[in-house]
Amino acid sequence: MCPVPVMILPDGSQKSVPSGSSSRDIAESIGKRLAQAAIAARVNGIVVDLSAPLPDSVEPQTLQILTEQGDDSLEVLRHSSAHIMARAVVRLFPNTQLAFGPPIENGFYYDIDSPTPIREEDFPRIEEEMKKIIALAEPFERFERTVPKGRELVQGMGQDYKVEHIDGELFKYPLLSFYRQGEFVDLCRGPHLPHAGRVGAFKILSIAGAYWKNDSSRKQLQRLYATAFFSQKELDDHLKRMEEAKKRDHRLLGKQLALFTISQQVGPGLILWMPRGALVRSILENFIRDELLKRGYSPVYTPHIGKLELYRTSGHFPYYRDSQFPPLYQHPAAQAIDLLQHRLSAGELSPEKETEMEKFLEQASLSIPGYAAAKTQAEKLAIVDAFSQELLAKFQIGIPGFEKAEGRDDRTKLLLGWLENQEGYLLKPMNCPHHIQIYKAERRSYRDLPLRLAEFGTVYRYEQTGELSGMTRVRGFTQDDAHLFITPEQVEGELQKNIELVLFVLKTLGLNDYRVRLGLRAKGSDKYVGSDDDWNSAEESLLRIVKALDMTYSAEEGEAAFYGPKIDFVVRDCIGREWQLGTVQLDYNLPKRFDLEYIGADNKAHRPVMIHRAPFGSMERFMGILIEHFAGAFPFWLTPEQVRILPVSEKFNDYARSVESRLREHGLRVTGEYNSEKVGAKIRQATLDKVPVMLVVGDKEVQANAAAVRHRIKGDLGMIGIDALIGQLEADVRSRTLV
RNA sequence: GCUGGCGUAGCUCAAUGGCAGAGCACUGGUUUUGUAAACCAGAUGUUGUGGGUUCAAGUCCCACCGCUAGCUCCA
Repeated sequence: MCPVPVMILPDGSQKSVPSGSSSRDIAESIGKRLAQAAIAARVNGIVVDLSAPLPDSVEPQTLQILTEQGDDSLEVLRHSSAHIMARAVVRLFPNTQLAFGPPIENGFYYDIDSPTPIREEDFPRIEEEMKKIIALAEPFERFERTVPKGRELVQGMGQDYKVEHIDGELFKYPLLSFYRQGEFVDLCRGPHLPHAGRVGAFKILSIAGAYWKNDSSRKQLQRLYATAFFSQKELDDHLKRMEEAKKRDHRLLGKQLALFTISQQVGPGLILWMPRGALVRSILENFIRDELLKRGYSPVYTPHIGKLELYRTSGHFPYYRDSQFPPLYQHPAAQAIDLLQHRLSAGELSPEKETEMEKFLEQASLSIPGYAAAKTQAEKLAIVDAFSQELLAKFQIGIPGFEKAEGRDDRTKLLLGWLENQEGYLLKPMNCPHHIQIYKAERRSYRDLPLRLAEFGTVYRYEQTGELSGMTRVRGFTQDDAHLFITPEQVEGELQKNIELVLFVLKTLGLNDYRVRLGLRAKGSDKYVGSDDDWNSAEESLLRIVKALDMTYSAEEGEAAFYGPKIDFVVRDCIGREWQLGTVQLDYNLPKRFDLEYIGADNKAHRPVMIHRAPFGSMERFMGILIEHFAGAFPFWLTPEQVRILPVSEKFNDYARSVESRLREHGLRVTGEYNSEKVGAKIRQATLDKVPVMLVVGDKEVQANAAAVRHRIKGDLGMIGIDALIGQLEADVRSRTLV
């Protein structure tokens, strides 16, 4: 007997169909309406084309017909829409090369390399072309080819990126699949819609650059972003939601509510906290400071700069030097010599690194005569070598032994020796080296550990211009930082306590929409320091903890810091971008680099382990996310202005002022509105300023020594005596209520 | 850093290559007000910066600065 597909449907019923039948056949046998509504099918858990033949098997298999409801269908729709968009682009822009065109969270994109670049003005005519394609409702037809035949096909179509993709990746598979839609054929895994007519509504949203294979040394393509839905209404709703979300943008609200500003004069990526924003920050800082004291932390203070030598030891300089502000040297020639020495010590460079170096020299406004024109690496090194000697002579810098040095390598070492003796400082990119010096200031015993040093430490990093974004990506920021110096046995316990602290912070602020990322090392990569044993036990510890705390997490390889695995708490901003807030990291690297030790119970020296952690991450980024989370309307305990008093007329100003000072005496943040506007206007202004509690006072209130309370959201709450009101408000602050 | 878009009053935005404007905010006055906008008047500009084309530039061209979406990066 021939095996025939036996399918179990979601309702538990079974269907046997002739070999070679498709999901569509089953849908049709169930009902005409289902067959019409069908988008794709899920066979044995995998989404496939409706027309795909069902696998032969005597064993029962599962089948679900997918209709317009559900994310899987939406993904199929968007994938097909990407094909339709590419087809339209190829029609309008001849000789266009196609790269990848996948569905993404809220839509899809297609990476395109067109001889005539696509511009925003072109969107309408691309959309028109797409509409024509959709109106024809041609089917998506799947066919398969062997690798050589498939390669021949895409090569014949002049699709070089597809050829490269086959050669680099797809050759591992026995067959390549293609989809044909009218004249358009694309290499593609599928699955797809039955036909283009199923696309109900779509919109091209934006265009941006994106590197081929996500590699910044490869060609930059144009990425065309769009979205699609089964109905116009869903698309309209989606676009409206996007518009609404943009109103929460912290850059907008920060300006409107006078929380922070960025001045071109001060510099990009440098946040100026205005009084209202600074007030919120100070409340957050007090909140976390109190928690840290309860949890056995020791506050410390350290300076904003440190000697270069410190950061040479920690490895941050010169490793991260192009994402740091330039070093500050006393000697006028030292910065140039520093760059030359840096180049010399790098030796032979790969072409990418060489390009990077040229850009770096350019950025530093140091043009070395002949460098750019030199052809070979050896020539370049010789030019730098000669130039550094010339520079030393011109500045009359005498380095003992330099004249007699045998060759370039010796001179490079002597230059470094000279630099190391120069007075040079770095704006600190991290707080840990400073905290480590505090650890080292005393002889440590195992009895002292864990030593938990905490500081709101401001650090400076020279982020790329294209990365800067409001408060979320900046060049100067303050971490609610702490470094824990612990014994290896204490690792797990301290990690757990720190994760609990982060969870407590997030919960207190009502930030429930985050994901937990467990950053592990990438297998087989050499960019990590420390022994395999350390890594294994560290990764296992972190895994045990997230499981013990019953957290939903995603373990991601390659997301570890170079010195240890970490747990990050990641949230989204109003336009869907992810940002890392809190982080807990294990570090075996710095204790070694700085040769840290403690005396154990055995009276022998042991190496401590460090935990680097910041529950907020950076005050700037946290504030930005918090503004968006609350849409600028901070909860009562956190808001910069808790209460505004609104006298009905100027006749009641004196009483209003007396209420104001009584509330202020109780530590409430209160102001009064004493202009001659009508009370309606005062209420409107206070509401727009997102003041949670308004107190309207007039004749009745004066008589009763009371105030009429109006809540920003709940509206008029009626009259209440001043004493009772103060009691209630104080209770709200104590409980950190979120409403 | 790369690709695209943008830059006009404190804010939001107008202005065919032809006199730089409106609303809000601000200042002064009138009004003395009861739960989301009282009225009148006034002041407000190196149109991001620098150069160029033109009889004439906010507008066109070039460079730079900054903002912005995405990509790359993120100790």
